[in-house]
This record gives sequence, structure tokens and C-alpha cells, in this order.
Amino acid sequence: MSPVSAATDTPKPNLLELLWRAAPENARGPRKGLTVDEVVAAAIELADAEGLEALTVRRLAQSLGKAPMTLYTYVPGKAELVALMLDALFGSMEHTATEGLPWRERLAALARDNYALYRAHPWAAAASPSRPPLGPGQIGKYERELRAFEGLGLSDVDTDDALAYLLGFVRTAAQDAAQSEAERAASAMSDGEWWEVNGPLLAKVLDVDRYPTAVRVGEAAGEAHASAYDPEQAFGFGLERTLDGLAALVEEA
Amino acid sequence: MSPVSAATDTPKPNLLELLWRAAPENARGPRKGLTVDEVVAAAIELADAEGLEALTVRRLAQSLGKAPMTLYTYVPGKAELVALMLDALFGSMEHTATEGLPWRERLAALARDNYALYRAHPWAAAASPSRPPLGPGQIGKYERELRAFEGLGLSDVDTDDALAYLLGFVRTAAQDAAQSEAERAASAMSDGEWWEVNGPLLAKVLDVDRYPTAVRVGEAAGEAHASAYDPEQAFGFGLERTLDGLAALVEEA
DNA sequence: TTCGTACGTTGTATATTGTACAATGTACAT
DNA sequence: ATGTACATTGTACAATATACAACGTACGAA
Repeated sequence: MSPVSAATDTPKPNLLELLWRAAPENARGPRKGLTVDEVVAAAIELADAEGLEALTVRRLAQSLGKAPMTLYTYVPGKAELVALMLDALFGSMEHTATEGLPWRERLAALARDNYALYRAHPWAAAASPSRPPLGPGQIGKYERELRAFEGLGLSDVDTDDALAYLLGFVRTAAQDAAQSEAERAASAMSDGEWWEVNGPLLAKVLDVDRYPTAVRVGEAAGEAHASAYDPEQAFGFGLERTLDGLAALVEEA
Repeated sequence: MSPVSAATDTPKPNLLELLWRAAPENARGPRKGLTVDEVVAAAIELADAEGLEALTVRRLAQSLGKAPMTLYTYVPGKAELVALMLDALFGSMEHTATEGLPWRERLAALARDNYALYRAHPWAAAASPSRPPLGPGQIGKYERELRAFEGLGLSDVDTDDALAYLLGFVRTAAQDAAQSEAERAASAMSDGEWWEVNGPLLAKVLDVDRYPTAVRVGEAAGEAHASAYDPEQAFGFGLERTLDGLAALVEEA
């Protein structure tokens, strides 16, 4: 318990208040040396450059020229910081103009814009939940993206479901792509070395009699993609399927 | 460097060797008190009961009646342990018999089996990469699931892409469901309390003039699902779209 | 103009994590 | 019988988020 004062406690800033920058300014005390936006921008820069696991409170404070604990004046904790980063990203996202285009091209552009965002900021794909917190960036994005579904004859509920479905596909594809890149980078082994080490065991264990389909299909896929996994190809394939699936819904309406 | 011996080093067990239990048995020295399978089983039990973040080397060792460092005799590190857990799960997975059913029902059952697996073991959805390591469990699953696509006229490459696409959807849906549950549990706030705290700000900030579509659709979706997000409904919706999308591919062939 | 107090800043400290390392004892190959 | 490979474990370390209290600053009220 604090020594004397207990009446005038500073209320902890709520995540929603933070997202909307609705916290009341403090008149008393020393001036703040930073702003929430500066902290968030530095955090995004750090995560972009070195990944989400390099975004530590210490590193971030250092890049801002402050002591680690200082950041807790601006943000209640790391989870809230990541939420702010996401909302800032959504708010400044590039998006293709699609007015007047057929619906399928509108949705394809929407998907590609989101995919590009996640590919440019891989940490965002990992950190983004299916329903991000309702900040201004997220809501602006939601509003804009919903409008791409206008005129399709879908109910509001179906529209919401369809958008979430499309965005979920994009997020997963981007996550998979980022992860496959990260694995490749972390393995510190060329494909040749990998086969030299693991090839003999794999050859013994991948019995064609036991796993006839798996071996045949796996080999065909590996040759076609010139590697075990081609994320961009997977995105393209999935996007077509996803749009076909939504087309069936649209035709019903 | 070790004091005297340097000639006979124990080679670190490779992940593939571990997955296929292909490590050579050690003749010398004391008997092992555990097996890799026991360690993996205990780890799965712990993760099932308390989540992936509760699965620490210390807790796992304690549940096995050993000192923490002992586990490193069985597994080179935590990452490999999780890979083993996943492969074990895939190897013991329940699956619906679907021979003779129409292809759409075969794939729907495949999706539901996977969804059930991830819902029963939420840590697996979080830990599972798009292309899990080639252990016996994973390969058996791959072989079986590929066969559900037989007779559709798809090329091997398309079959592989289609299966990955379907499984990716299921994994995402399960992740979202688990996360939405976790948030609800962690918030320690009833929906009523949440609205009491955040309602006033949200009402002010969700301007109908600025976000007309978002507000309308968001409200419709919220009312329809009787909550902000209904994971099971989202899975059902997405599964229909996904199967429709694959149907378009099948019809081409 | 003075002064009390709210608040920004920061050094220190704690609990928790994965795991490296070296000591100890065991059991088989020779 | 004995040397050595190996299982087990106690101790140690680096890194994490963040709680807490000390310190100084600058404004509102007197």
C-alpha cells in the first residue's frame, strides 16, 4: 500500500481507450518524452526488421533511448502493445481501388492486399487473431472490406461470415509462407545437405508398399513445385478455391 | 572440450531418427528409466490438461518423477518434443470410415475428424505447422487422407494441393475456436461487465455515419450468433464454402 | 510566489523459462 | 576385474516480462 495517498489513483488505461487514443491527458507532472504512436511505430520497425521474437521491452526501449520500464507509462503491457501495432498496420494498409470491377476481382484484390500486408509484416500474421480488437484501423478496414461484398445479394450475416472466411484463408496462407521461409533460414542446411543426412533413413522408412499413395503424390508434388512446399503456389491455388466456394454462395442469392 | 575422450562422441539424435524411433540402442551404461513414448505421452497429457504454456520441462519432469535435465536424454530439446507429440497424436487419431460414400461426404468427414482432433487437443492446432515433420503418424495420416480423393479425376499435384487446402482451413477454424474460448476464459469479465466498461466508449466511437456498413453488419452478425463470434458456426459455414470450392475443381476434371 | 502532489522516469529485483556443464554412479564389453 | 560409455541430476546462466519504490519535475492552488 502506498504511504499516504490512496484517494487519487491513476486508473489503468483500457485497451479500447488506448486504441482510440481516448485516455485523458495528464496535466500534472513532468512532460512525456514520447507518444504512444512513436512507441508503436518503433515497435513495428523492430518487428519488421528482426521478427516478433526480437521485439522485447528492453530492445524497444533501447531503440527509443529510454529505460525499459519507461514504456509501461505508455502501454500497460506487451499484449496491448501488439494489439496497437496491429491496429496501426490495419489503419495504414495499402488497398487496391476496385470500384466497378466484377465481384470476383474485387474479392481477389482484397485477398491479395491482405496477403501482401502479411508478407511484408510476417509478425502480423502470427499475432493477428481472427477477430482483432476494435480499434480505428481495424474498423476502417472492416468497413472498406465489407463494401466489396455489396450488390452480391448476400445477407448481412452471410457477408460477415464470408469476409471472415476469406480473411482467414489469407492469414493462414501467409502464416504458412512465413513459417516455411523461417524454417528454411533457420535450418542452416542446404537441401543437398539435408538429403545427405536424412535421405537414407527416409528412403528406408517411406515404404512404397505401406504408403503407396503418399509416396507417389508426395513425389509428384515435390517435383511440380521444385521443392517440398511452395507457399506462393499454395496461395494461388487456395484463392481460386476460396473464390469458387463463395461463388456458389453468391449464386444461391 | 571434454577432458580426455573426444573420439567416441555420442551423435545427437536427429529429429527424423527420433520420429521413427530409429536411434541405435545404447548397450553401455545404466538402464534408461523411461522411454521416449512415456515422455511424449506424459507431455500430451499435460498439454491437454493445462495447455501448451503449462508444458515446461520442469513440470513434465516432475510428472515423470525425474529431474528436469533427465528429459534431455530422451529428447534433444523442447521443439523436438512438440514434434513428437504431434506425430503421436496424428498416429493415434480417430477417423471415420467413409468407403463407398460420395466424395463430398468423404471430405466432410475428413474435415470433421481433423476438427475434432484439434478441438480435443487445442495445443496441437497452435503447434501444428502446415507441413508437419515426416513421422510415421503424419505419413499414415497423409496416406489415408489422400485416399479420400481417389476417383475424383484430380492429378496428383492437385490432390496434394486440395488436401493441404482443406486441412489448412480446418486448422485455422480450430485455432480461432480455441483462441476465442481462451479469451473468454482469461477475460474474467462477463459480457455484461465488458459492456458496462467499454460500451460508452464504443458507442461514441462507432459512428454510424463513418462506418455505416460495419455497424449494420456487425450488429446483425452479433445478434444472429448470439455473441460476437461463434466458432462452431464459422466452421460449418467455412466447411460448406471449402467443399463448394473443391467441387468446382472436381467438375473441371 | 510558494509549495504540495500527481506523475514521468528509472534502478533494482523477482519469478520463470530453456538448457549448458560437470559431477556421480551404473553396468556392460573386454 | 576393470575401464569406459552413458543415465541422472544439481548447479548455473542468460533472457524474459514486469512489480515496486526512489527520485525528480512541473503544474494548480494558496
